[in-house]
This record gives sequence, structure tokens and C-alpha cells, in this order.
Amino acid sequence: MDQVAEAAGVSRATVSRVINGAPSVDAKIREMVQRAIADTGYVPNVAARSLVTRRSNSVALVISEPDRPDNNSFLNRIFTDPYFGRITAGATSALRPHDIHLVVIPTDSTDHHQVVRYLRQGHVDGVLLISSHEQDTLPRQVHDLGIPAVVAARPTAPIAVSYVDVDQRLGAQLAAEHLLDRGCRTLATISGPLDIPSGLDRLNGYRDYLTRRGFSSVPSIEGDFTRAGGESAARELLAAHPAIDGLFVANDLMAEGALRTLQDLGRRVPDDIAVVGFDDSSAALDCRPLLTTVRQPVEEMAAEMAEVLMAHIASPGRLPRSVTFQPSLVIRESA
Amino acid sequence: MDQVAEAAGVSRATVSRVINGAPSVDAKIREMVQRAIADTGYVPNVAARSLVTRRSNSVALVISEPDRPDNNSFLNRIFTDPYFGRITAGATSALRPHDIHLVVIPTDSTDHHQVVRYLRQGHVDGVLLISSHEQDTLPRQVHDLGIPAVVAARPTAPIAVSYVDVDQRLGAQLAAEHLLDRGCRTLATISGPLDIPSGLDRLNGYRDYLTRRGFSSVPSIEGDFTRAGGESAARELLAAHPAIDGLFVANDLMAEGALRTLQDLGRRVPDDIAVVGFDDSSAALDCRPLLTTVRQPVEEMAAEMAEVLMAHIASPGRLPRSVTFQPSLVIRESA
DNA sequence: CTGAAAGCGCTTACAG
DNA sequence: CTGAAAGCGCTTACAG
Repeated sequence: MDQVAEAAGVSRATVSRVINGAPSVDAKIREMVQRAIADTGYVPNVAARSLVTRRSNSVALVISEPDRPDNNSFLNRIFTDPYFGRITAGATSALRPHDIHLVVIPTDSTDHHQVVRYLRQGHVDGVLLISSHEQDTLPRQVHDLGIPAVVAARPTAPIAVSYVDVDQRLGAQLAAEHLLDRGCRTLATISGPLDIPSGLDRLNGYRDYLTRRGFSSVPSIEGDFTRAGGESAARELLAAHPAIDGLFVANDLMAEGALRTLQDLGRRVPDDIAVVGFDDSSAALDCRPLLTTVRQPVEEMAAEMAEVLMAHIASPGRLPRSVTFQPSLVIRESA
Repeated sequence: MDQVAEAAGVSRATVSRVINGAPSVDAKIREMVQRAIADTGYVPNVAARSLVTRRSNSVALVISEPDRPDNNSFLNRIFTDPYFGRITAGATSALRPHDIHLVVIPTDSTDHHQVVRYLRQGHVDGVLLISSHEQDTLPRQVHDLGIPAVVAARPTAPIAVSYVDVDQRLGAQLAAEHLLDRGCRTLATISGPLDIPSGLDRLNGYRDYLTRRGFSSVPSIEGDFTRAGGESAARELLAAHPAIDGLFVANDLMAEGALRTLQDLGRRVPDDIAVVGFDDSSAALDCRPLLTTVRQPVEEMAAEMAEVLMAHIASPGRLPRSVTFQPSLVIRESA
């Protein structure tokens, strides 16, 4: 920096000002400094800058999952999950124009401690937190830290924190409506885990709507949001209720598994039984027949999370707020 | 830090020493300082530390892809690709014990400039670089930067840089051998893109081995490593060469697509035609029938990349080296 | 083994 | 609009 200042014949303060785009710099001087920067190939040291600005220009994406025995497969599951992939893509696209980088931190309760320490050390200016399971203590810990944070989906505990969500109940209702419209009369559902809000909300949204439409009972079975789980849940459900002709599956991955089971069972989709998924992830296009599903605009939601987080970082006093996206039905072949 | 020093009745230098585990500190003093740290809830400021140590304790994972028109789908493709997911998982698991964090940076040539600037600014201590396409100038740029770097797979250009790879040719040979062993006599292959080493090596490895085994020609068609690409390539290949009874597909994703085409065409797998994939990614288990495939230990390779990178960071003078993993055949149902 | 002091490379009131 | 100077919060030779 001294070199640049000398080359341009100004002080380091002025060099700093042109680098940071201070409006007060004389145009000619600005130009000279810029030339000097180009000539010397000078690049500011970010650590020194962070030390005084108290900004790191990066944020953490913390993905908090329930504990599982095998840690290796834990990382694997996270990094190959299409939902998390879409979140990462959406957040990256919103952050990039602001030159803010993303540090991805997968965690389960065994290393909450390390994550909290990382956040406290000032590595990042804020955190995007994905936490779905009910017992997770991380949202509260992050909240208590006082670091700017935005959570994906409504937190299970009532914490004063900003979050972004999709209208889960409405999505489930869209699925029910469509199944009814195409003439299905015996409806059922494979739900997500019922200890997380999205699992519960989709089940309740589906049931409540059908109740209003005169259904007295709607068979359901709890799934785990995995393909394999969808396969076995469908098998069990169909065994207990062979007459089902319309099925809402709470995410696309499970729907893909269910479709496989139906094929094995010789049920034609959608003729014998119509199937609607949830997410509109890439898995929906991997299904045969192509999956009709409730679209959740995950990328846009993640981008919004990033925007809200940047707003919190810029104005620390900002009150928490939630933004809810509308789901939409994407009709393809399965229903 | 001053608070801690005061509380413990020592100098800041001593506090710093116990935090950094300097061996020279008296046990009693160490204990007092640790108690003071716990009492005050002190957490070191990383920017200040980085400023003097010149270490950031984080590394970048740069994923460099060919240019595509739609940038949004670009991020999406990257973050939902199982190969990149496995890389991220493997690198994370190796880095985590050393408390080194990973900043994931997807890029195409439109923002090479920003990536280079990011690396120069000292945000990270080193870079893990995934770059597969031949025209990519990023590996050379990173090399010229002089920052510690490890590349996944042999670079297309002869650059003096450390890399980690799997023995691609051997993998293809394993596939050929197995197809021959099970009695296939009319062999073909769907290759990867031929402008990237892994695509070319797998094709050549397959062909060369079959040549040695007396085959005069082996039909092949160039694919693009995507599921859809595998579907159409298989259709084209089978139309031109209906007698094929053994097919090596250069990655699992394309194999999944090919399997679909074969099902559409009414060819039984493996009875009419045996199929072997490459990767042993999660896609192999999504196939019906389950895919027989050449396993590439991607997680372990990524972990090794991280280890080699850390070694380079620790000893800047270290000469570049390459490490090659052995592939293995995983026999399931498709061949 | 410990402390006083210098220094890492920036930014930003404060004067002028 | 610009510069001199203080200061951000650490680590690390250098003495002792």
C-alpha cells in the first residue's frame, strides 16, 4: 500500500479511500491512484481490513442435522442432497454480487460447540441456518450469540429470529385439490417426519382441506424424506389400504421411491393411482412417469434468506421478520 | 484479551501463548489463564491473528466449469451434482480435524478474475481446484499465483502442480474384463467428453484393452456425463449397432439414462445386454437394475487432496506430487 | 519461563 | 478534498 501511495504521490489514506470508493476523492487523483494500483499489482490484505472494519465479507451456511452413527455418510448425505444443493446455489447467487462468500458448515449435535466458537470468533458476519429437527438446540444458541442470522423455515421453538418459508399447508392443499379435481376418491398420504414443522404442516394441510371437503378419514404413514423410505412406506400403505387411488407424498425423493413400489406392484400411474410430490426438485424429473409436484422455490427462498441476512448485517437493530413464499402446482404425468 | 491477562495476573503475551498451546508455559500459570478465559468468555479475534500469522485457516474449493448460457442453472447443476458433493464431503472430513474451513467457489470463465482476486487477497491459505475442461485457463492462473494448490485429476496442460487422480485406464479395463468374463462378445461404450482427460482415458483404456484381447473395433459414442445425455447416446448407439451385448458407460449418471433407454427398447439387462458404469456414485443405487460399476473412491481422493494441500501450506517449498488411487469393480445386477 | 515492545496492514475520525 | 496519526487485536522476536 505504501508503494502505491508513493507511486501515486499521495498518502495511504487516499489510496484507501479510492479502493473503498469514497466519493470525496478528486477525479484526477483517483485516476492516478488507480493506475498506480494497476502498475504495482497491489491487492489489499483482507485480514488487516477486517481488523478495523469488523467485517469479514463472508457468511456461514450452517446445516444442522440430527445425530447419526456414521459421520462419513453424514457429510455425504448432506452434500448430495438436492434440497441443500438448491439452498447453496440460491444463497451463492444472491451473495456473489455483493462479493460475499459462503462458508458451508455441516454439523450435528456433536460439534455444535465448534460451530458456536467459529461463529463467535468473527469468521463470518452472519449465518444462514438450516435446522429442521425439533430437538435441535443450535437455533437458540445462535440466537443467544447475537450474531445476525436467518433461518430456513419456521423454527420449532419460538425464537425471535428472521426466517424464510413456503406456505406448507397451502402446498399440501394444492395437492389435495388437484387429486380431487382429477377424480380421485380414496386419498392417502406419505408424510414427512412429524417432529419437524414442514412434515407436520404438510400432513395437516392435506388432512384439514380434505376434512373440509367431506372426507372423514385420510390414511397416512410417516416417512423419512428419503427415496428408500418412500419405497417401503408406499408398500405398507398400499397393503393396508389397497383401494387408494390418489396419493400425496410429502417430498419428491419419497415420491420417486413410491413410484417404484407402485410399478413393482403393477399399479399404473396415474390411471390406477395418481401421485403428487412436493418440492419440484430435480428428482421430480428423474421419475417415470414424470412427477406432478408442488413447487417450492428453494433457490429464490435461499436468495431471499441471503438478502434478509445482508439487511440485518447492514442494520444491526433491524427487527426479525419472516417472509413466506407461495407454492405452486407443477402438473406433469403422475397426476 | 487484556481482561483475561488482568484476571489471570499475567501479560497478554502469556495469554497468547496458552491459547496457542506454546509448550513453554508453566503449568500453574496455564491453568490460571485457562480459568480466566473461561470466566471472561474470551474468544480470540481471528482477523487480528491472521494479520500477524498470515494464516486464515480456511481453504477454497474452486469448482471451475465450462461456460454456459444460464448462470442460475449453472450453480444449480454444480451444487446438486453427486460428484462435487462427494468431493465436498471428503474434503470437509479431512479438514475439520485441523479446524480448517472450506469456502466453496463455483466459477466459469466469466468470473475467473474475481476468483483470482479472492485468492490473492489472502482469504484462504490454499486452494483445492476442480477443473476438468481442456480450455480452462484457471489452473495455470492459480499456479502462477504461487498459492498452495492441489488439483483433482491430472491437469490437461502440463503444469507443475500436485494432483490426485484415480487410475482411469485401469478402471475402464476392469469394466472390459468383466464384460468379457460374463460372455459378452459385441462390446461398445458411451464415453465422456473427449476434451477432458477422464473422458479420453476411460475410452482409450477400454479400447486398448479390448484391442489386446483381439477386438478389431469397438463402437463408441461421445456423451456429456449427464443422465439425459446417456439416454440419447444409448438410443443412437443401439440404432447403429443393434447387436451390442456389452456396454461400458463412462459414468453412472449416463448409465442410469442408458438403462432407461434399454428398458424403453425392451432390452433386458443384463440378459440381452450387460451394462457397467463408472464412479459408484449414489446414482448407481438409484438404477434399476442396480448398476454394476467401477468404483472411484471420490471421498478418499478428496480427503487426500486436502491432506496434500495442508502439507503444502505447512511447507511452502514442497515439490508437487501426484497420488493415484486404484479403482475397483463393484458387481451388482446390471452386469 | 515471562514481559515490554514492536509490528502485522489496513481504516477513519480529526484537523486543516 | 487530503494527510498525519491513532488504533483495530493479536503474535513474536528479543531481553532478561
